[in-house]
Amino acid sequence: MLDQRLLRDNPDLISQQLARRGLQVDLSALQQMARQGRDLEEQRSNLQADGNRIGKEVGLKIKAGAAPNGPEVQALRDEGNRIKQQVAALEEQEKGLEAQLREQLLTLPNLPAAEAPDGRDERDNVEVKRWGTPRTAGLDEELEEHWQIAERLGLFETERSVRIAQSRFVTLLGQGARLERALINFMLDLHGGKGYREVLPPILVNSASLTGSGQLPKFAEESFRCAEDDLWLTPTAEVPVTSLHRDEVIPAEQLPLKYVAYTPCFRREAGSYGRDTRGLIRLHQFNKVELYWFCHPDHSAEAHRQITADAEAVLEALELPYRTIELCTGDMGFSASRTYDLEVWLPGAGAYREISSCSVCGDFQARRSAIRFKEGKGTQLLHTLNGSGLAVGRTMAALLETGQQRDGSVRLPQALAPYFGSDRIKPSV
RNA sequence: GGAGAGGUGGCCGAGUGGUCGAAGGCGCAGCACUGGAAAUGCUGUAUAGGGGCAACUCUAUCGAGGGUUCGAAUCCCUCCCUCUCCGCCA
Repeated sequence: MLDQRLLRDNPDLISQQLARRGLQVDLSALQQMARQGRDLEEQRSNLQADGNRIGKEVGLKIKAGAAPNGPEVQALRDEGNRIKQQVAALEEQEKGLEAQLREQLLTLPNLPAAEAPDGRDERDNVEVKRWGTPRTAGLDEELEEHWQIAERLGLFETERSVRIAQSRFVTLLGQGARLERALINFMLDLHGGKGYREVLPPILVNSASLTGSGQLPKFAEESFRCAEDDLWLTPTAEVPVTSLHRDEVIPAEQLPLKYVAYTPCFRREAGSYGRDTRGLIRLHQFNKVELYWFCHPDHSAEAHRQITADAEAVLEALELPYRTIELCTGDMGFSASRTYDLEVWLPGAGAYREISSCSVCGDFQARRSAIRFKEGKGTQLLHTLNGSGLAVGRTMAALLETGQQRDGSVRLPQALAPYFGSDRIKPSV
């Protein structure tokens, strides 16, 4: 959420920055509301001060011997009642206005960082790094896509998953299930060794949590909801981890707080009919290991580089070629002020595919979630960052396509062998 | 799910209608004392919003929301949460 003071004092700055995201908004009405809200608050609190004074006077008079029902006290009572009515009326206006303003503000995305490259859509994203040598098909070979490999090796069931749930769900089996588990453990251990505290949060989250991290109110159609309970299936661990510290004040010396969370993630994928219908790329339920930082505003830029590097380290440890791109202002997510995407090379598909998104959100989520830190006297909002480290299903896809062998087996990176129990997936006999 | 108890500041804990944002203690910070420390003493020590260059000041907040009252931490209602016992359950 954006700062109300900024809205009151400098709405043009907000409009300018939102324009960089391709958003044309006229904030004059909102500014008006914010100012009116402040005026109402001033009137109301002055009246309340009057009321408080009268209340005290009554007490003093009675203590001094005035008759509790005498005319002197009665006059004060009448005055008190009159003020009470006025306050109630003002309060109602104020609340209505505030709710309306907040509702509007919650729909506005974060302002892009000054450093974020301007652009309209993904075509304007900027590649900042390439790592590894992408595998391409030799003259006499054909590279399979991961779902072909997985099907051949019996790693998952898609048809039967429809029976269990519906399309876009997958059931991992045998070595497939084992590989998924190995990857989760591998990633958790890798990050845990770098100072990330492991957290296994609830994956049903309430709407306050979704609002706090930015998924609500705008993206309600992207999440699954348990209608009877004000609970939703979390679309990313970013949601519960943000709310881990919602409404808290954290001592500055404890920052940064770094968490690594494994959770299943659930997304409706509305509007993506027909895309990535096969395999592990786009599912309603997938596993993800998420990195999350709560940090001091002065250090968030450096933290962003670090969290990205920590995500990249997973791909490097798994010997998966990738590139890092910086998203342009038009392609960034709602809560982000700056984002690096990691795209892994999928040899079978012959393309780079997003496997991690590392964003710094500035104080955007912190303001929505009221997460502050205390340094010296006052408190201020801290900064939050999140990054996938990594999407597990897509990692498996990349490993299958990258490690595929002519004999039909899949060779796995050495780093994974202790977790998987072998450095190779062989066709089951 | 049933029965009971309870939710007060960073923590413990007092406060059952009046000047209470809230005694006392602990903790923490500063100062004094000390060669240094401990002990001791003094002072300070919540959050949010508004106004003010500032000192400062106004309002709100004692789980949340509503009500009674001139006035509510204190009385009433609803909800949430925690604890104990019973039931159920992985």
